[in-house]
Amino acid sequence: MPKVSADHLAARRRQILDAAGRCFARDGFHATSVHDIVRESGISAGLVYRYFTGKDDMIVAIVSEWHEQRRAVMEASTVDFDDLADAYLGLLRSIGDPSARDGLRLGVQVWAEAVRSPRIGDLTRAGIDGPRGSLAARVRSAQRNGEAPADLDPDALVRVFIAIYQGLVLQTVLDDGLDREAFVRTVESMLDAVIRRPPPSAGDGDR
Amino acid sequence: MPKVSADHLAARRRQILDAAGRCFARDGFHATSVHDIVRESGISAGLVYRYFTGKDDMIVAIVSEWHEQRRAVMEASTVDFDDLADAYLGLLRSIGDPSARDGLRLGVQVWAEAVRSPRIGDLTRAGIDGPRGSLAARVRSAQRNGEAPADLDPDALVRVFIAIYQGLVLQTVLDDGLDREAFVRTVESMLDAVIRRPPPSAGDGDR
Amino acid sequence: MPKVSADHLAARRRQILDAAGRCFARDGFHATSVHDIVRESGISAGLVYRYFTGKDDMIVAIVSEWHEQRRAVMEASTVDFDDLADAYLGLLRSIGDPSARDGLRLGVQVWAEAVRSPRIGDLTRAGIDGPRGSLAARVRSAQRNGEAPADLDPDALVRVFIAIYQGLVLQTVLDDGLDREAFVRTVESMLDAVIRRPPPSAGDGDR
Amino acid sequence: MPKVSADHLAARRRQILDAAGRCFARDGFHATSVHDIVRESGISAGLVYRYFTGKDDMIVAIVSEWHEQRRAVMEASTVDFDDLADAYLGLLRSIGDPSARDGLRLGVQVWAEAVRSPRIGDLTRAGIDGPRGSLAARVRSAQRNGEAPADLDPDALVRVFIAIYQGLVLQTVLDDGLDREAFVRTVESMLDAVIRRPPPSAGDGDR
DNA sequence: GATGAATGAGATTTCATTCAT
DNA sequence: CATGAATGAAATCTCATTCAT
Repeated sequence: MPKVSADHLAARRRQILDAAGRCFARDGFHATSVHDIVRESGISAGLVYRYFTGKDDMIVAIVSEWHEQRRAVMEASTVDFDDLADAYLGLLRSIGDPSARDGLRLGVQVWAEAVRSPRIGDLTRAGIDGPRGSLAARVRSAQRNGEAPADLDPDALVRVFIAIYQGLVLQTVLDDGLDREAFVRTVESMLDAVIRRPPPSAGDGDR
Repeated sequence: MPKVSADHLAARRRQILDAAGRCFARDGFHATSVHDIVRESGISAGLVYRYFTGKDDMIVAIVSEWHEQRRAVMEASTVDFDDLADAYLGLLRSIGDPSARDGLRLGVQVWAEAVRSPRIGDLTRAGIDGPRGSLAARVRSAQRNGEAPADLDPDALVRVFIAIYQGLVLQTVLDDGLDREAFVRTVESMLDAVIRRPPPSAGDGDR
Repeated sequence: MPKVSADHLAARRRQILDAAGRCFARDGFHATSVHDIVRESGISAGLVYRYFTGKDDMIVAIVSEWHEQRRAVMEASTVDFDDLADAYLGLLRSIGDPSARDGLRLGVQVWAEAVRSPRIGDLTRAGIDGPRGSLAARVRSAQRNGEAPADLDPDALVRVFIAIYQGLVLQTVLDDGLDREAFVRTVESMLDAVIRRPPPSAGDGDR
Repeated sequence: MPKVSADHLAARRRQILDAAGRCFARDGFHATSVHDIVRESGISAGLVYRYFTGKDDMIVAIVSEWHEQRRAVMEASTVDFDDLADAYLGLLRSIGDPSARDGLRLGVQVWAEAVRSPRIGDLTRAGIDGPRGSLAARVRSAQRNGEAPADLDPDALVRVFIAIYQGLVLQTVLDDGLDREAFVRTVESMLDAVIRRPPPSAGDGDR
């Protein structure tokens, strides 16, 4: 009785999503045909529609999963490193990982789709707001502990560093000539200057 | 001899490109049909093909023009303001201009297309490299003049500020809740800390 | 030796045919998918094909059964009532029975399919010819007994009353506003006038 | 400037509708594919969708037109003949016209679709109610003039004769062996008996 | 020059049916 | 026996592009 195992079903779904992810990363959502995904996955056209109600459903699944992965990476980073700045720099460095390539390309497509589709826009806002909120909370906590200057606007600060992350993703994907390490070192010096900066006054140190 | 004045031809072309720009900004390149552009422009389908060889040609024209406009804005900024940092901050602030909305949305679509199409990728790299190079040159010149710390990597620094620009465009377009002024102020404080920062100690005393 | 009782097999077949009948009555033969029947019956797709060679086979079975049921009702009517006209009027009245609804709707679909499919056409002609023939025989017998005017064409007469039956089925199914009782009374008065009509003039009979 | 003439557009639409009518008459609405209509009409697939929003739209157009044609025939009949009964008998006889074949077959498909589709059901009820109402009005007027017995229910009477019409259409289309002339003569004798029946008075004997 | 009717390849999705489990 | 996952052909509809007028 081939009510096949849940594992099998999950594996099939994965097979389709992986193929879709590759196709979408390569060509974007609207220049990829369902047939492209069928070909890439090695699965028949009909079967795809037992796992997804349609192409839009696949896009939603891919986008959700993409944000979930980013969130997981973020979380892992901030657990591994106890210093938030180090965690962030690690995150930037991980962008260079060749295995991340497809994920980056997909991310750019996700942003483009988020701009035009309310549905994907909502998913994307939700996917960014979560990490953004928890980062801001950590900045606020660092401010309370005196580890960060009290005059910084935590929300804006986090947004700026997210922007740097987004821009780096974009430049990585667009431009092979990018010297990522120099980029990260520059960001590091900015972090040092802004967050770990010495108390503003002169001669404070000797007291 | 042309049967119609060059002005007329240019105006027609403009009419089509404006319509295409609006459509592409709204829906991206591949979810916009030529018929959408025909409808938006009020020009007949056949005529569109006398001004462009096809949809790809329109995309190329729109992308080229988009980069040209960015370059022009950049140039204008750095002429208006004699201080580079002020010019940059002005550029960031101009992102909030409601009249820029379509341009921002289009930019996100351009990036997404640049990732998948070699042709658009080349255009985009060229479009970014120009401004990037001239900015880096100006940073180097500032370093020579002692207006900026000599230990900064000019190329990386420019890339970081371009990344911030790109990220702000993205966040502006995705998220209505963004407090752009706080964002820019935070960037300003970073610029102050990194570029306009006081020479590292010694010599402070003279104030 | 069968692994499963004949009863079981028959019950399964019934289960499928009942579901198919409901689906076909609701949506016609070609707007009903096999999957619809699978869903409605609660039986798996694979199993359906062990009872029927395909969708066409189900259609044939449903149509045969439908004609068989009509024939049975006809037969029952003419047994219950010893007067043929009363039997017919009872038949017309039974059309209003709410439990007959699906059967009527199915009938209309059968007629439509009979028109386009030679196979179903043959089945339908056979299904109608039987009752038609036996009704005509009874009319002829009534004529011989002097219970019906001799100048009537028995075949045509029967066809007319079948037509009235068919038209009433159609109108019942199409039009909720139909006053069926008035319809049947009118038919009754026609029957009286045509079949039970008084000998054309007094004293004619004895010549 | 090929904003082609209105005549041309109308002719194209006709070309498609004629092809669709033939296909639908032959195979019903749901066993006819759009491609069948494309092939039958000799028009390209894309063009069909400039004249109709989709297959459903073609079905609606065909059904509307079918009812309109019936109505026109009805009207013509009752103008040509000043006696309503003669007009009706002429209508029945016209069913045998070989050129009417497709129309009859289409009618059966229309009835089947009217049963399952609310949209077509509404169209069909509207298409029948018009002629039905005007026939009933004429019967009532005949009753006032003493040309028809006052004890008949005009609405029910009309419904019965519509049923006869419908049944004859069905039998004509299903059964080549039908002796239509005998059928019509029988209906005629019924009309005579019911409508033109002699006043039930005494004094018949003198004939 | 300008139009928009016309094309047919290709997109998405559904269907009847089979077969491994 | 029974299941429902799997198939791939076919259905409906859209698209970029051409060309007669």
